[in-house]
Amino acid sequence: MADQRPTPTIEDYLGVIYTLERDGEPVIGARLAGWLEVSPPTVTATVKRMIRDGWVVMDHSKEIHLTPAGRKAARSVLRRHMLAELLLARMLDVPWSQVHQEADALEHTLSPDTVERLAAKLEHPEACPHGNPLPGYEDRLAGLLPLTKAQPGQHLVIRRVHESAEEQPELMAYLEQNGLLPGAEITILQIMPFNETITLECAGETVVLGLAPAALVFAE
Amino acid sequence: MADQRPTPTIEDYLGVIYTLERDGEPVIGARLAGWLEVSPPTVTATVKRMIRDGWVVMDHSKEIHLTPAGRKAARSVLRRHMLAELLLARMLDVPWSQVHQEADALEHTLSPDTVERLAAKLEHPEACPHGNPLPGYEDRLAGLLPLTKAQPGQHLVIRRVHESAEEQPELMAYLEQNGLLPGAEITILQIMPFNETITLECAGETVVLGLAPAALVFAE
DNA sequence: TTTGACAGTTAGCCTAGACTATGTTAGAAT
DNA sequence: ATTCTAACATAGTCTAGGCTAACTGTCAAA
Repeated sequence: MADQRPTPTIEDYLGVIYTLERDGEPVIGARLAGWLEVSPPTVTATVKRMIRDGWVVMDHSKEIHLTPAGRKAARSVLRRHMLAELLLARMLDVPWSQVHQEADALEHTLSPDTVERLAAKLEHPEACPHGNPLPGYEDRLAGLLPLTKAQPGQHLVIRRVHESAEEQPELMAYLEQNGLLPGAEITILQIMPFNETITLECAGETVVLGLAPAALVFAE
Repeated sequence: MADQRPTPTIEDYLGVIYTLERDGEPVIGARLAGWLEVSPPTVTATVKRMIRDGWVVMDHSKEIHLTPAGRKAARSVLRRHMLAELLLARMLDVPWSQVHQEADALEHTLSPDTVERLAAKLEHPEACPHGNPLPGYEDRLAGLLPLTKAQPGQHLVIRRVHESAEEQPELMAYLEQNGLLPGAEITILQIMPFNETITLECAGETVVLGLAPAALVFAE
């Protein structure tokens, strides 16, 4: 079955598995249940089908790993997702903070032919509107550090907002409203670990970020 | 349930029902089975769900009719389909003959917000790339006649290729190759009812069309 | 009037993808 | 050593959307 296109559900699972793996996080059923917002038994059943169809394997300690076919399919769906985001953002002016949700549906309905036309129209981009690299351009992540690792006084340029922030519409709207988008120039004003906040300056405005969200914003 | 968005399958059924009804053809299960390429029992079961959910009603003679909610949903999906076609054709340069197939998947995944942005970007079009009117612009069909009703010697402009031709990729490719697209100027050369063909001239080339396909091409 | 074609339904079966409720199991903390 | 927790599995149920095989009903033509 791994020679066919996976169903939309399986594509969703593959996408999450791929990004968890990329970030070095353990890929276990419980994480998938959390990210995909389904119950654990549903994950058990679906992963069973994925193993049957050759997308993933499960090791002795119940960790899930992509097969070559699974990795290929995952990269394909991630690429489609990001190209759909760029289509929405650049061609249809969908607000930066909403682009991710919209693309979640679109990613499953783009044909290979259309995807290539889209990539060409967009002049073969290397990153999505949030700065996350398209599959194959992961080296763009080198040299970026999360704001939680920054020092007060540092002058930085925002390059990336992590996928897991994209899932939080309110956070995304807050970032957009305060201009904290890729390309924005910022200055770190104050880091208060005891208070779990980071204060920074962006386009003349002072913005306060909690530590957890700040860990999802990368700059150089 | 008719206050919710229908499933993709139900949207497909609604779209077919709407166009059959628009063309004055009897809307019965057997037709749906044919157009949707599913078995008759599947149609029976699906239409039952559609009745349950308030999209359609069935009269004494087993004819299917849209409810107000069903008509609204059908117009919505048809509009999304045509706007998706225009997106593909105008923004991504997908070939005219392939645009319909691609849009079949896309139509289900466009959010209301994105649809409106798209319509605005396209400057509120009134017809799809094949000349079929968006819901609300059906009056554009007045004054058009199928090539089968034309007279030899007539000079005409093609305005519309019917939806049912769009389902036949080979026919579409043939039309595209011979320049028989909306806007094309043609001259009817010969009509041979006994041979079931129409011969016409388009851009200096002579083209022969069968009667059945010719009935799907409208001109004025 | 009977036959044949078309339409429709029923019965029975399947898969994907979801759920709840109820175990089980392994490791960490007490 | 026991207990608590996180993770996972099993059993049972549901819906949507498909299928085939077989039966029924209607109508028109022979």
